Amino acid sequence: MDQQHEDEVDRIVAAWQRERPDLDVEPLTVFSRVDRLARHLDRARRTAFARGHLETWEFDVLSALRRAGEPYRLSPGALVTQTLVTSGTMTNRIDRLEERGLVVRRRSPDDRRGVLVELTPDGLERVDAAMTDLLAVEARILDALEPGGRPALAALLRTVVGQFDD
Amino acid sequence: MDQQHEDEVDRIVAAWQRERPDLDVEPLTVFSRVDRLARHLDRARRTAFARGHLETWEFDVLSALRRAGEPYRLSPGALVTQTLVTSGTMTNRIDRLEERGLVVRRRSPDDRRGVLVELTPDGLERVDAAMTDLLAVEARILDALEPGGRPALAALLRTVVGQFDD
DNA sequence: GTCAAGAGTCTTGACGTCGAGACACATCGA
DNA sequence: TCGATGTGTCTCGACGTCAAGACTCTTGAC
Repeated sequence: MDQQHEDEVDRIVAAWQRERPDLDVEPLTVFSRVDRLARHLDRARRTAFARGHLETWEFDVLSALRRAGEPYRLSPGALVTQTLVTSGTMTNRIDRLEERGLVVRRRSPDDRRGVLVELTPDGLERVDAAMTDLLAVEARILDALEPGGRPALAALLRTVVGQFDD
Repeated sequence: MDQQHEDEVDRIVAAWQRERPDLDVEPLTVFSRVDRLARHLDRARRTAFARGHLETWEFDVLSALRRAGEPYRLSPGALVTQTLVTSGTMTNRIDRLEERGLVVRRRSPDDRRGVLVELTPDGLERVDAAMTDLLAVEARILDALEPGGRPALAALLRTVVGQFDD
């Protein structure tokens, strides 16, 4: 592992090491970076989506519908579990997406309590364009890795994330 | 890289692959996991801190003060840059931390516009306990990695995060 | 059939964050 | 000394999320 340049996390970890020499602070070298990376990604996404006039939360919902495949329909409950927000939040999101004409609510044919949320043609077009832009941005970020770095990183992350699947 | 078990991200990526065969969706294998990991970490932290009756945002601020070293004093502006929130948010946070007796505001001696936020003994005790708990939780999560996995993961993340330091 | 328990969706109020701008003071050049 | 510009902190209104609970309909046992 080359030493390139001291980054912000290195400084934070060094500070903790100095202040709490009784602790093993190595986990911070991983998790602080995960945190910061997630934050930066948020920003990158926001700017990527802004070109197509989409908000991050809109993409969250639309992309779940998009990757479900034709006819691009899911229940609010399914959207809740896929996007990891609460039901109240999802109701609010669907309301706003419906106002903007990106989805429509349909009554479920076989459960009268149920509702199905469906992508409109405009919603489909927007989410496809956003995904194209997003992948372009993300690919450029990963270009900093050496060959083999991408799958290695994915595999390591997968192992760690797997710890939470209980 | 062993194939262990298909995880949620694998399913998401496979779905995109099927729906958009024109795109290279490999970046998702990294960034989707970063996202999910960050979310899970949030939860893990919240429960770890709950034992010491601290909120995540409180720890954010208190830990910046703690690792600054004695006398555990920073300006609101410094706290803003370290915690990556806006100034309005920081004012609000300091207000609440002051009410709870975990920090105090002092006038800066050499800049009459300025303020210095200082950890109280109670704040110091709480943040130290929280850090101890947090590292225990994080270390256990990383135990899933093989030897050498931790530094490898940290190095890869560092390269990627470095892309944003502009 | 009927009733209890469960499932799916939506409503409500509280809360934390953001972004823009206000205000006080500092700094620097003329 | 004076004004212009920069810096540090705080105020305010809008917004999105959450948690808890209300409501409607379904399911299964009796």
